[in-house]
Amino acid sequence: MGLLAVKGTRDILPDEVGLWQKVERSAREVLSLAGYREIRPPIFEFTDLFVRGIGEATDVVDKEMYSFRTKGDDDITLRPEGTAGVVRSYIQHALHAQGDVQRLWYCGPMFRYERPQKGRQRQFHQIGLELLGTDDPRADAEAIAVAADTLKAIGLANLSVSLNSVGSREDRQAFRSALTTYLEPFKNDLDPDSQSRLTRNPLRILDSKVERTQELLVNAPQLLDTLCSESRSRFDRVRSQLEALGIQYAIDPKLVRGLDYYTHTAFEIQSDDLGAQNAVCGGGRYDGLVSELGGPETASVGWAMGLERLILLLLEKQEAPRLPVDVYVISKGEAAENVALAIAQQLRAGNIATRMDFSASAFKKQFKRADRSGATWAIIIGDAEAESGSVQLKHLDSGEQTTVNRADLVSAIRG
RNA sequence: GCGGGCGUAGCCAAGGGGUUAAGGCACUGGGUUGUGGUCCCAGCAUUCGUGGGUUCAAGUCCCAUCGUCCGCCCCA
Repeated sequence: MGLLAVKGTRDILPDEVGLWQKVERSAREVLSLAGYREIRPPIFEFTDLFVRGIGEATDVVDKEMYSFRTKGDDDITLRPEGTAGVVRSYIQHALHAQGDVQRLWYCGPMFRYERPQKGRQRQFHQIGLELLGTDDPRADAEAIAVAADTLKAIGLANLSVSLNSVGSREDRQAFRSALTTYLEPFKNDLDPDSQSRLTRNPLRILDSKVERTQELLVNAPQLLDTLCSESRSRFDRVRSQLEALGIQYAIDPKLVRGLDYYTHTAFEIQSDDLGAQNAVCGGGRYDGLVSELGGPETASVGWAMGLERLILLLLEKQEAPRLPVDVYVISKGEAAENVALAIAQQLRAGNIATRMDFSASAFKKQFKRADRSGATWAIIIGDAEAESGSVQLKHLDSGEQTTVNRADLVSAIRG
């Protein structure tokens, strides 16, 4: 095999594209019902945006970005996530001047140089939501509720919401040193990854999957316990809002996001049916990001969901829809073949989906293809019809067949 | 970046050293007149991801390489 799609990318073929459209349509409906408007930032940005936004010590920036230098000597990166670009756009166009709060959503491909596996590709697609300009705990709850509504509209159930608070920057600083102090004596018992994180990014040790490391963490200080009273009550208010909305969630004190910009609320929505990549949606609050990137202080919350993972779940449920073709045009003989396309166009102009058979093979063969096409009607044009100006209209389910004048075709099919 | 599994037609596959590479789906043609969904017949891999090696003999064994899948890491 010579030419193949690049590793970690794949084609979404016509048989599958209906599912994608359904997912996108459902999401768009839910989001606009909640007052969110679509924004379409570019697919690549200056590398610096992601380095400053996501954080230098994160894996995404450290080893997963598609970065390159252009002919004009600009350092460019294919976006590995959506929030940084939306925030850059928000600042550049002073969207904060258009009202106190901006409700935005986006959809499109993201790029990360990772080893592909189930639910993980190098080019993947996300739908994301950003609610900028408020630190009201109800905003956090709204974001989570809209995520849940979106997943529900798509037709997914059996998902679980995990919730945590990573506190303010100060809280995290305090927790970070408490955790480091606690773990320091056990340093040699930690797995190698966790050892190197001890100085670089100790919070990440919490969600290590190494058993021994998890044992050591049993008596470690808890992030939630070190929150200042203000962060604590903020978290409680988010929780009571969710409870008022009847949204089930589980507190996961070890849930830490891999992107540095998160503060306070962090959440994830998971499925048990996805193997190792079980998060279908993840997000949280990022109060410091806008100012970090040069904009005004802007408290914000947002999330993103991975479309490939949603599609995987829908495929398991075998919900692939198929678009019906209403009419299949069969013709044989030179004169008949010459009028067939004109009749197809006439039907399309009358808003009737129409396909035609170009094969000029035996009627029997053309009927077979008509049957397999899933069409409900067949139109048959032979020498006799070409001469008379009428056609045969056959209902493929009932087998009933009538002679119809060309001029009356559209109304005959409409019934 | 690390670990493991797997590559036989468009798809699902059998074959595990002995020479015409099963079978099924799909596709194409036919079963004499212009009618489908069933049925019957025929066709459809000079070759087993690729390159080397071992052997009288390799789809079958060995090495390399590429691809793919799953896991680690990380994330959606």
